[in-house]
Amino acid sequence: MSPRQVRFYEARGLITSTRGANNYRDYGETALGRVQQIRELLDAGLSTQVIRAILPCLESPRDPIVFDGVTSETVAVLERERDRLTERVDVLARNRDAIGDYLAELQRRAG
Amino acid sequence: MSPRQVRFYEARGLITSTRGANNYRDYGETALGRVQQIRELLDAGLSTQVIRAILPCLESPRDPIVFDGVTSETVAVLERERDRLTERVDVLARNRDAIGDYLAELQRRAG
DNA sequence: TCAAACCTTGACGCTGGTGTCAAGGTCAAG
DNA sequence: CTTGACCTTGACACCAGCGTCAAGGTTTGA
Repeated sequence: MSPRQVRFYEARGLITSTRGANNYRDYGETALGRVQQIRELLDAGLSTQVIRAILPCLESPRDPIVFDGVTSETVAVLERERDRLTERVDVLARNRDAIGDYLAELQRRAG
Repeated sequence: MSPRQVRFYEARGLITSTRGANNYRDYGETALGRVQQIRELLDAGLSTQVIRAILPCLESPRDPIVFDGVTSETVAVLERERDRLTERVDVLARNRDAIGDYLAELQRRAG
């Protein structure tokens, strides 16, 4: 985890930090897991915009759930992203299965 | 489907074309579906490199299966990509479910 | 025949996510 | 106090996937 990445995520609003008198960044205890989760989602092909949108859903203890500023538009965005994720999952699973079938066919013929 | 995209895919070796005396490109009948499949995979977050690697598995009639030039390394690459796809599917499905849970919780509290 | 509408290649630019390097501030160890 | 190892911001460069625009060739239609 290069500092470059972390500062980039911070600039995109995915993580936050406090500053001491140093002007040094101080990342909270939860930041490490956050960054790992962000990396996972980026590797899975999501953009920082989408990750930013869905991050509130991914808090470890969802109690207390963020309730303020949840407009009907927020809900609509989340539903849209959830559906997009479902589409992605379907496409990827389907193509993964195609690879599996192909490999099985190869193995059958190589008998 | 802008010509720019299609030529880009061609440059990446995802599709092929023949040339007439014109020097105009001539895409076969199967090219349209190919491009749509490529778009689907790109939208799902795969790179052209990966798509190129797994394309042979995605031919509509997998009979006759491409058998020449299938080395053990080819098989290894495909198995690796299949596993990577499985990881992606898991990550995306898990996070999609988290969004679903969040939305359900919101709805429960909004009663 | 001549203009409009296609095609060709090539160059340039943009956005996203990162690496790297420069010029400075800060801190801990010797 | 000085040196080296950290931090800061900012600039520059890179690759991927794509839009766009320029300069030229080809085809079509009036």
